[in-house]
Amino acid sequence: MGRAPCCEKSGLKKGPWTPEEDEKLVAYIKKHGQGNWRTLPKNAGLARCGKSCRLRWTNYLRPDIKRGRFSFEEEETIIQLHSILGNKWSAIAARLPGRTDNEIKNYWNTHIRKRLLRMGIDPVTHAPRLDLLDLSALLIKPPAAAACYYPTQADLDTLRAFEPLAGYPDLLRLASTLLSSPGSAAPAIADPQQLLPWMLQAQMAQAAAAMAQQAPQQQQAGHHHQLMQQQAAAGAACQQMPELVHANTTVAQQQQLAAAAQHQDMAACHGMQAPAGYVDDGLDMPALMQMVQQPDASNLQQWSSTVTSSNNNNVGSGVSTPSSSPVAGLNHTATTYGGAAQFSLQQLSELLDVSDYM
DNA sequence: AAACTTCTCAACCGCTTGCAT
DNA sequence: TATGCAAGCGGTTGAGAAGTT
Repeated sequence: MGRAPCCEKSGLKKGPWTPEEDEKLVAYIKKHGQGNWRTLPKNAGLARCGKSCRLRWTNYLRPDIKRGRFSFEEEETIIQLHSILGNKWSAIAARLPGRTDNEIKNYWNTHIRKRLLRMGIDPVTHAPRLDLLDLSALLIKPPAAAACYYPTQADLDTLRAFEPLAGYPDLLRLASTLLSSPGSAAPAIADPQQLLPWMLQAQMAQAAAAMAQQAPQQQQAGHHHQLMQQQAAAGAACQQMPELVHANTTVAQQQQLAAAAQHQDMAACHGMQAPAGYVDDGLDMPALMQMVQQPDASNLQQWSSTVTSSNNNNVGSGVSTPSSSPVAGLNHTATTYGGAAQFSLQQLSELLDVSDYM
């Protein structure tokens, strides 16, 4: 059968448009409207394919197109929408009056993407990348900066503390997320033995703080997304590691906790208040800390296997693939909430492939 | 000033989607 | 339901501009 070509291959002009062609196209559309793009070029006296005319009109000649540099607000909006929608440029453009999908896509690829990478943020997942930023910043300084950079003792201590995570990229990512989250200062950890307790404490504290912040007002999309990821991560740790819940907690309470975590997550998706008592009733921080007072290799492995559990979802890690299916991405965000923070090892390895971004 | 590299963005290509028949 | 077509979408390309050596 074969698909019919969008236009005859012969006799049609390609390449940059001339002012005369622009004039003809604008004049025709002003008079007759857009109508049928296939017949438009012939009627307008243009030796172009209809597709080319449509593109020229929608991306350049349309009177409502905003020209000039993107404002800070527009840039913020793009980043936030991209964190939710992925590479759905037309959907993003629909929320930015006067901007075309092509323009936004170009701006993303030439400006925003590069800047996020420089900031150590993965432009696909919008998650911080400790593997690229913090560690490499300590170890691989660019030549220009190398001469004047001397890692402090604190830098080296912190680096040494993270060494046990080297074999657990998922935990490295979690640490990265925790480190780079607002209000989460880099730990003054000199002893690797303190690392796991710190991570758990930071994770739980952030989950609690995020819940407290779930005010009725709308959250900014990006921030919202980040909170959701943190909460999912914490919720997963609670649900998948029952031994981390206080020994006195009954099965019913644990179920309630799991349900509360689910509701909390869904509530976060809709900007609603969380059910009260989720943290206080379910978790006992001293007990949690007691459970991880011996952060040896088996402990790390256990926790690692928790976050790399069989489920393929990955919100908790901040490792999502919105570009593959933004709609699914949104649903996926909601559904993962009730479940767990799961990492796909394959995605992690892709994420850790620095060469993609160099 | 010339050569080279990097950046920008308009335009194209090919695939998907939605609608009419 | 199957098919064909138009429109829409996202990834990619390449020419020209701008910057650097």
